[in-house]
Amino acid sequence: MNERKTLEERAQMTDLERLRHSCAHVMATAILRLWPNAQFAYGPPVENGFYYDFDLKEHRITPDDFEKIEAEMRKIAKENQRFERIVISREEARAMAESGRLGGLADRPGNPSRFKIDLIDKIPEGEEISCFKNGEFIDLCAGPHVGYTSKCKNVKLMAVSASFYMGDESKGQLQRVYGTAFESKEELAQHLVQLEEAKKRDHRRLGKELKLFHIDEDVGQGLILWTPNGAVIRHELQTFISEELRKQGYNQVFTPHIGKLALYKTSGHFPYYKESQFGAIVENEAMQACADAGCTCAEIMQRLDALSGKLRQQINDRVGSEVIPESRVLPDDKLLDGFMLKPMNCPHHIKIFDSQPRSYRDLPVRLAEFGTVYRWEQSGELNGMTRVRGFTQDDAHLFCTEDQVAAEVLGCLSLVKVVLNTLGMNDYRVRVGLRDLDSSKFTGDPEKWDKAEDACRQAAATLGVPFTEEPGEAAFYGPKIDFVIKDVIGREWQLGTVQVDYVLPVRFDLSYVGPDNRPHRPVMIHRAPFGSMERFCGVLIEHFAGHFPAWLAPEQVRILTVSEKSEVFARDIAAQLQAAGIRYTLNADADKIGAKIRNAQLDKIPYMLVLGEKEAASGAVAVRHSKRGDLGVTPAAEFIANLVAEVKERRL
RNA sequence: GCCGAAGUAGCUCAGGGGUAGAGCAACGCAUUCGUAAUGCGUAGGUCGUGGGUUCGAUUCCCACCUUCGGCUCCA
Repeated sequence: MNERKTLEERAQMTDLERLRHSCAHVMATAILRLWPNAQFAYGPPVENGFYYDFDLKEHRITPDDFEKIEAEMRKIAKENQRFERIVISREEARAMAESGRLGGLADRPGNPSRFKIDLIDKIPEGEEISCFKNGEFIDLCAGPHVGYTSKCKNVKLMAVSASFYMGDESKGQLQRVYGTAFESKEELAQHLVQLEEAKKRDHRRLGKELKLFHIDEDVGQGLILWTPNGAVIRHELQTFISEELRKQGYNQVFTPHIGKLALYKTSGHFPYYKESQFGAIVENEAMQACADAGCTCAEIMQRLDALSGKLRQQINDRVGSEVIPESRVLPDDKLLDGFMLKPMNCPHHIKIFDSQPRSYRDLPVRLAEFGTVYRWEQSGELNGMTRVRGFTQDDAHLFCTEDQVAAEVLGCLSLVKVVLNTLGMNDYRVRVGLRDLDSSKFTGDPEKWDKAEDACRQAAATLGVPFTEEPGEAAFYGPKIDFVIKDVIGREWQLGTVQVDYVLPVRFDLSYVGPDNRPHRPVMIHRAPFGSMERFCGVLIEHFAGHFPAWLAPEQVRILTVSEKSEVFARDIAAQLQAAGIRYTLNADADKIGAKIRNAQLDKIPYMLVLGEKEAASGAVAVRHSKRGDLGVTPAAEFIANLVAEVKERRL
């Protein structure tokens, strides 16, 4: 990520990026005034601000230092230094860097600007080398910058963290200070308010407050426990998605959470993705036999990784090349088979497809499952519901003829569109991952690729949402379409993907009988349009900020009695809601009505029924909506009928 | 996995070498109230876990676990 941007890319910097880039220089100037030995490395603008990486041994920056640094930055802004572009020769640049002058305030003998030296060496021969000077600070920099430092006054430092030079751990660890900056004070203030908003919407916080899910250390990190409230939401979503799947001719299946290692050797997932899978599960007897034979741990691992000569031969024959080297083969009596927690559902679904002969008349076969998979994500990556180690994909695998690919991809996309529309998530984009023509990473017949890529491209175009084509982003076995959702705060989340696959049908030797009465190879489409229920719910929680529409809300109605005098009536209304299948609770506590309303509001219950003596007398309910406020008095039957319709239609 | 920060009551947080404190929540009593907080009272903690230093550790030191922010990664 720390690659030098090309000059062209730099020229495309927006005004805001240019400002933030200049702010990075101002921050470096300020930090150098405070700690003259700092060695600056790389300081670009980023999505929400900027950062600068630097090495500083004698002091570890903490948020307590921000005030001091910001004060110095404000001073520099006041000094209104001009940003001056200076073109120098490679030799001059090196000399300046050697003396510690680049990325420094003055010559620093014995303190050469080592990162800058490296950066100079990385600049291609013949390319112009430029510096930018503001006041006493000179930095190696291609620019561009704003004219004067006075522009850089609406700045705030946000965070400090560790980073590596060029992302390379071996180069030693640097300190990184993040900041943000805007043209105006108002925009900065607004950004900070937005960040506060984002914090309030954080699904981890709301998940706790609204009791939607729980992660327990004793169960394991990255493993979601869906508590009753969250389970209601997930169940409603799954019901909804299932209904849409039925409309589109999918068949639902169920498969177990584990499968034999050999299955994943056939698919090619094991041991290729071993790093991100849970370890093998081996039967006690087999383990004991290994122990009796005096196997070391390494030998056991080797026996697990290996496969039989027969399987190797089969797969190599099917693929038509030496995808599995001789070195992975062990004699059958040395092989150790075990089970794996499934990291994906496709092999199981493939086996269902392959469990009976298929005719072209049967195609496409669409097998859907809310399939739970397990992946060994790195511990530092885990995050609430959005990055976990066990999750349930809204998965399906479509087996079709080559001619059907385009229509099937289109079908997948229209499903996504229906669901996202229903949830009011209209701000999303589509990324079409194509192969990189220059790369050997992508296997298979170029003609098929062209056809599939074309199908994806055309399908994406019909969605009526922005899409980008990204060469090199395809899976190695086929092109794919990814959905990137933007939430209300503007953050992007990658959810599902649709992938066309020509490889697995080969590895599993899948076939169907064509009209010519001969076997043909089907094409597979993998699709998990929402990625996982976990991530999708996490995004959904933030999308709605916890204010779920009635059809999804764990508690749809809360009945609030004004006093004991209306309790009998309240119980009657409760019975009616129960009969109508509404999820409700009754709050007949001794609290005052204001307190009950406040609590229901905090619990983000969509509908509150305020029931006092007046309502009891007329058989009506006073309705309050958590977002729309007091809706006035309605006959109870009418309220219930409306709510039932609202839920049934999944209104927002 | 790497770097940094943090972990004290259900939640949000204060404190600090002499075995803990607030607000909210919970529970009890009183109050029966009309659209975002009624009052009083009670209970609740091996101060993340395990070691070490010490007469004594929640506080200091070490290791580990978990969380957060980044980095790297994401079939």
